[in-house]
Amino acid sequence: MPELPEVETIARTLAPQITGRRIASVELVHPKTLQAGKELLPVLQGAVVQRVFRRAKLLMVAVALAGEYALPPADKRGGSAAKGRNAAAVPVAETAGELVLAFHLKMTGRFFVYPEGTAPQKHTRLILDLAPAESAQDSPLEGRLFFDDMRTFGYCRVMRPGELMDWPFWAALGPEPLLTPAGELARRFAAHRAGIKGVLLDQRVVAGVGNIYADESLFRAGIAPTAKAADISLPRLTALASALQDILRQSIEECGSSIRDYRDAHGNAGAFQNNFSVYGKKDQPCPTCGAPLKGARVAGRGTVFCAHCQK
DNA sequence: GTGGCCCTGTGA
DNA sequence: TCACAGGGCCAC
Repeated sequence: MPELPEVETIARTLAPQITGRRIASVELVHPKTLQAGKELLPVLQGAVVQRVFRRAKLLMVAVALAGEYALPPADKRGGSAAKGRNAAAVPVAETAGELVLAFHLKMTGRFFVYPEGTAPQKHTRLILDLAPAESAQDSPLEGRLFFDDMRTFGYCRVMRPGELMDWPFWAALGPEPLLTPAGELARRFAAHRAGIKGVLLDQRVVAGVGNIYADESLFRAGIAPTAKAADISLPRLTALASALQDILRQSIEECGSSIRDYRDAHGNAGAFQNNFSVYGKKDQPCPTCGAPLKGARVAGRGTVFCAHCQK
């Protein structure tokens, strides 16, 4: 559920709470949550959070390792084959003393900083204990960053920068929609024969779009979700890309959309759900023509659209 | 291309 | 009790 605007909001609200702080210890409550990098957990202790940022729907935390720790040797294929692929969008330095944590929140992932000593809750999957960066190793803890995830679809990967570049999902990610001209996005859409909704959801075509913003941008552009991307004119695809950008920007301004579970790292809900035209509004009147909105399954996702306004 | 899978909580 | 929510991956 957290898509680009929601993860962006989480990154912005989490960054001031953890940047510059030291990771005193790591508690992996739910082993399956750690998808990669188990062997790196010991060296994570003592690392200092350098940056918190978003790429696609991933929440990224870059940390600098404490001086007295040496990185375990990387396996031999941990090279840099895919290096440079996303270099422009990836502010991750290739330094030996840095690690990156990549979190995918999927539908129900959340972050929250709790007071020192707070016990894991029912859905807590991973805990980072935080302390001031300057303090000695045994200084009192300041707080605990919880990664909670009811459905356990979310995950965390701990990686060296080179390993990040070699992670196939990362290496294949398409451009950030808000950093890419609409015309270029349109040309990328046009290169696919599949239905346009599936193309929008394909993270290799454009990164960060999920079900909500796919449906909303298709409605605003007047394009049917099942229309074959390659059959849609370039001006209409450009209008779709612009609509997507406008909606993403507006949603970020309103701190994302809160359906059920989503909260930012302060526990606050977003407000963009109040601006939905179609998502979650099956059978309700189309805001443009008043006809009942249709529900269908498109690209394996629940889809709502107006059969009259979207062609 | 589609459908199953992973998972749990909610609503009908 | 069961359909449904769904991102990414995998088999078909």
